[in-house]
Amino acid sequence: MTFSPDLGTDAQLFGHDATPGIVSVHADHRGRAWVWRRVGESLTLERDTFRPWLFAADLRDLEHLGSRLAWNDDSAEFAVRSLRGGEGRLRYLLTARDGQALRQEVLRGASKRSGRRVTGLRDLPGYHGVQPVEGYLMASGRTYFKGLEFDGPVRLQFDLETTGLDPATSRIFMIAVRDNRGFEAVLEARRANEEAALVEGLMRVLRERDPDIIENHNIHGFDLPFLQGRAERLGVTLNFSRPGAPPGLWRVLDGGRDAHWACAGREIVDTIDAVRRLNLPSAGLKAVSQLFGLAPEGRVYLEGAKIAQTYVSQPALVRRYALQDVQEVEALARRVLAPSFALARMAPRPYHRLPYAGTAMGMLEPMLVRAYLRAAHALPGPQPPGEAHQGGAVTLFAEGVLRRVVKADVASMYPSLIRHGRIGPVSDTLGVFLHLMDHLTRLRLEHKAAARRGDPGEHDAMQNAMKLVVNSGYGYLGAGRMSVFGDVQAANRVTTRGRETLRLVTDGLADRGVTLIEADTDGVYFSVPEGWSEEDERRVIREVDALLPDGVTLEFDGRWAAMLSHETKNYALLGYDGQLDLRGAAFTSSRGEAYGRAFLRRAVTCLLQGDVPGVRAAFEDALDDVTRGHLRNAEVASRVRLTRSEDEYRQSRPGRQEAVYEALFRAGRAWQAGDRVIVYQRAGAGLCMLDDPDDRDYDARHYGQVLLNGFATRLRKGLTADGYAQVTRQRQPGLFDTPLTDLRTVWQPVPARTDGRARSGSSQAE
DNA sequence: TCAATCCGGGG
DNA sequence: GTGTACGGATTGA
Repeated sequence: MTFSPDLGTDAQLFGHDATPGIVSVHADHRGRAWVWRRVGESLTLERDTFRPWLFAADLRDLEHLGSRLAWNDDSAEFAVRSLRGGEGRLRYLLTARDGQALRQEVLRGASKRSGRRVTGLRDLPGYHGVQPVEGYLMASGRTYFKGLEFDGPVRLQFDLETTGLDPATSRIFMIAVRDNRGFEAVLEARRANEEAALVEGLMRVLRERDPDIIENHNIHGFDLPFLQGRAERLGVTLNFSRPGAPPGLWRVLDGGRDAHWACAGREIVDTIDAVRRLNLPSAGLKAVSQLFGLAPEGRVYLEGAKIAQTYVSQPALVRRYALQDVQEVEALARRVLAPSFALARMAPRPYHRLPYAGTAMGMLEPMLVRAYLRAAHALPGPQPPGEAHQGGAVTLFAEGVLRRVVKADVASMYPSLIRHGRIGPVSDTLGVFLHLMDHLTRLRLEHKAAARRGDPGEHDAMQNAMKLVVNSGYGYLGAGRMSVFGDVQAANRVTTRGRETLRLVTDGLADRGVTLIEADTDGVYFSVPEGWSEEDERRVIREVDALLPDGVTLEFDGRWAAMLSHETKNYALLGYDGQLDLRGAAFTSSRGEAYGRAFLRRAVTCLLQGDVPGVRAAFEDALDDVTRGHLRNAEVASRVRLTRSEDEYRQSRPGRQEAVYEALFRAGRAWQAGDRVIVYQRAGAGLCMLDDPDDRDYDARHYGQVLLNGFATRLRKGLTADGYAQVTRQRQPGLFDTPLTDLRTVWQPVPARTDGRARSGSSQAE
């Protein structure tokens, strides 16, 4: 097959209908579709119809319909057509004037056949259907946003300021709103009896500004549930929908996941869904904005719990804060939602579902099903229970302190192995999966090149979006019975080749005289001999790359002065610039007390610099500080999240007492489930609430032990047993101790396991 | 070791 | 009243 080099015309990728400007679609089971399109500043609503459809393995559940089920008649009440394909597959396409009626007839038939009440298609193997909007988009071949750039649609951001987090006990006193056409406003309710008018005010702004897209950070998790909770109490009916379609704002339960909110004609998207994909240390708005440099000049920061009281004394400050929130959300959305926006041009799904949909089930599978529907081809049947899925290999070769550390990794390993090994689902007889993998990769490279040249258009978002989908290919194969085309055997062929590739890499590197440290799925850390230059490091990587199969590339990924290898996926790196990077729970656990984390950073830095007396000094200072009571309580305290409410704990208390809740009782503090409290061990009093962070009445013995057993042990692998004992001893040096200046850091090889099993992990290649 | 569960984040 | 599915860390058996 050959492809035209122009971007965006492949029907399997973009759908077979090029209608431009679609900004929102609403559809129902009766085959009615509302399609909002934007051309420049003018918006049109088109009413369309479609035949709701359902793939089926056989027709036995519809026998009771008799002649009401017509063959090949797309105007009949119920119709069926036979699909190309074969035995054991979903070889019939059922369609109906009313998709809901069709489902009910199937359920009626299935209930009669099985003798039990079947209430959902989910309990029934042998069918595949989707929700109305997806059904419309797949059947029509349309997608969102063709010919539109990110600011083509009207994007509006709003943010609530409330007196607390619970709508049962708190209220809304301010709403900041802005849009990308120059509108900005702060709505306020100075008194409680103005809150209903405030909510109405927000809906008036929505009507007047008429946005296509509504954005905020955690809008599904906070703003909309809170707004709904208040509206119910105030007797206000929420309507976010556009005129001409069903009114309202509704909660959508997606499987076991958190609820999301939707309306007709506007896309409600949450920046937090996109941010969570990025695996940043915090997904909070302020933290992420600072990280990305999006925070506006003169940003006001207010602690959540103090916003309402600040509003009383400094309303102007809170107004500024709230406006900066929506400005920040706008900038964040532009950055993190661009890939979803680009994907919406390809996948037959509404934009608002893409930021929280998984890339495999949420994007790849709909594209596959659309292609089969278009080709009138049968879908694969239910998967037989397959073999267990095997993950990538993780091997620790050496532990301790190693110098001159280099990381090499196989570029996009799993996608490369899939494409070059032609590994696709055996059930995908049309070859759509590999076509999508190939074509997405090719287009991605073109967009990447265009982005680098600075061509006009959102090429970077496009290449990012394509990367997401390509990288989900492996996960999709391994998704097993959940996915229509899942093929665990194929996924295992990918990981088997991955392990072989990693083995080629580690053997090739070891043959060239380096010391292997840790290999994980698609990358290797190793240490090079003294005297090697960076060019030598890159040369061995090139040499080993030449040993790999065509299309699989080993790349240089970084170099560091030293590494403390502690356990698989737990290590510390010291950069040539002196920067310390700690990885893995052993070093970064969030519960870790501040004094211990500070000690660990200082001690590990010294250790990696080969400065053992410095390690000792760090330990001595930390132990001294903690045992002599020099630290403030805040430095030894840790944050605990309360999972149970006061009532729940009172009930379970006779069975098992828990220190945190007992401390709350003693302190006479009320709490709710989900609250976070800061606690510490007080001398002679056990676990207590941290009342005064600056006080110094903590249990010094306890925290001395934590320093030794909880933190210092992370240094153990980098020292001899004798050296570790001396660095962490609690007495003065003895007569027979080796002088500290003579102590060296050490490393040792980790013996290969002889039980034939790799130290396995299941991390996925990028 | 593996599966079930929790959690994020919002004022 | 819908054929839908986050990802990582932690905990429990």
